[in-house]
Amino acid sequence: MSIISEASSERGTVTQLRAYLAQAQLPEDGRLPPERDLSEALGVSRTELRKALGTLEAEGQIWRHVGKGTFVGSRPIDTFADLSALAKRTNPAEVMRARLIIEPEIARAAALTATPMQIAEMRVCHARTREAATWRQYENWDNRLHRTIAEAAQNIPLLGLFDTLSALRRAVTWGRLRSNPVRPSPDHHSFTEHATIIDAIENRDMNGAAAAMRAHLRTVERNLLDRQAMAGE
Amino acid sequence: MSIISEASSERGTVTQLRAYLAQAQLPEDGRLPPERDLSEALGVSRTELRKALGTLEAEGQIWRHVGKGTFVGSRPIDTFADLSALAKRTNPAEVMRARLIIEPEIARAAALTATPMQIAEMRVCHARTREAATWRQYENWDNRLHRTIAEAAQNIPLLGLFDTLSALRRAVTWGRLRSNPVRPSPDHHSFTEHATIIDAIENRDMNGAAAAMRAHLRTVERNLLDRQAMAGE
DNA sequence: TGTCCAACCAATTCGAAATTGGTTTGGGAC
DNA sequence: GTCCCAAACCAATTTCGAATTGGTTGGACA
Repeated sequence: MSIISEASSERGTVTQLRAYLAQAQLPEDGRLPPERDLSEALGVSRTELRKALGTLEAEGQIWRHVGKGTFVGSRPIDTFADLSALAKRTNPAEVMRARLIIEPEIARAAALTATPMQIAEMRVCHARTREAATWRQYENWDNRLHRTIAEAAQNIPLLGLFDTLSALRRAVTWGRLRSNPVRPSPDHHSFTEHATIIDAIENRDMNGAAAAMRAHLRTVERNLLDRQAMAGE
Repeated sequence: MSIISEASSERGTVTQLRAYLAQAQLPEDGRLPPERDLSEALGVSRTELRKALGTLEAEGQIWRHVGKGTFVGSRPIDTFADLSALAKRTNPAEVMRARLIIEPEIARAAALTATPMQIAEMRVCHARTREAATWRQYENWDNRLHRTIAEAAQNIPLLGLFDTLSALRRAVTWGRLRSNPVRPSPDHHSFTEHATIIDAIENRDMNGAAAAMRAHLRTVERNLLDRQAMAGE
């Protein structure tokens, strides 16, 4: 082999590439030039460059993706921030569990920060659920109540997470199996439970608000599971 | 006025439009034809059609948006499920507060459900943060550790919320003001705090895990605020 | 056998053009 | 003047084709 081919052997290209990475001023996102340009800049063939890049990728120094480019650092994990991707991989029970983890803490925060106006709005929503003539109306005001509580936490990111969870709840093909009665019965469990939550928030009782929300969601969860069990018969 | 101009008065156009809506077969998303087409189809001027549309919009029958079109139904509430919309309206401090509310509960759940493999992965991430040669690498492994904990909660929706929050954290342009040292100091507060969290999870100590995570995020928060204060001088 | 080069493939991004609701302007009709 | 219409213009949004990019294949060549 000639000296030139020696210098352009794979090991040589890898070290050359490392030197380049150490010296080069990469953009903020750590993207490096396309293979076609880089191979020319380093004076090696694309084939050889790709072998070297493969080595560095195996080492975890860089990561690549078709159409995107080659980047330094480790490959970003595929995030579940996308709603539709999320909905495909979960189910109502899991969503319910997530609500049980998140919403009590939201209620706790709301107890500290809710404004009198927001508390009044909660009362209005609560009253509307009592007056609801159909389940659809009931659910509408129920959602609104829960969202008002989330708003009362006075934290935009938290409200965003709540909305994401709500959207997910709707997206999950959740067998619209609503029991027969055309309207919520007057002694529906939610009525007193909602009242307890709002009372706790009004009294600035953080632990009470969290506990009341947890208790409420537990009965909602139980109803959900019961309905599923019935549907399974 | 002639009969024709009578028929094309605003009230007449509104009824004509209602009739159209009742009869027309709209696509799934409830979008109706562009104003230019619709005015021609109904045989009225665009000016008049727009007045009628304005009336229906005021009634809440339809909603419109530039570039999108006109749709039947009520305007979708501005849900904060969209990341970019979220990022514009918040700030690092709020995101930090949201983390303080969410992540301790995630750690609590993880203490119950984490698999030995996941705990091992946490240890690996923790070790990597110690070895990190640059802040970039450190943050990479730090993020990975926190996400592994979120994965350990075994709840897809919850993991989705965590990812949303992470994305938000990156999106919020927070003045990349990283203190001078080129690499994390060996006695960086996070090291012992991370270890405490992982230990609690391994011991299935739910309260301990939540408390440790809360303590950790509090110091992160304090550092963040200090850095901002310094930058403000 | 291995390397290089060129062409091709598919995922992704980019950008110009088209679309669309909202607004302004000028010309008539009354 | 007052009102309406048509046309043009504006800005937000969507659309779609072209360009880019990592990955792959096939032929030339040594």
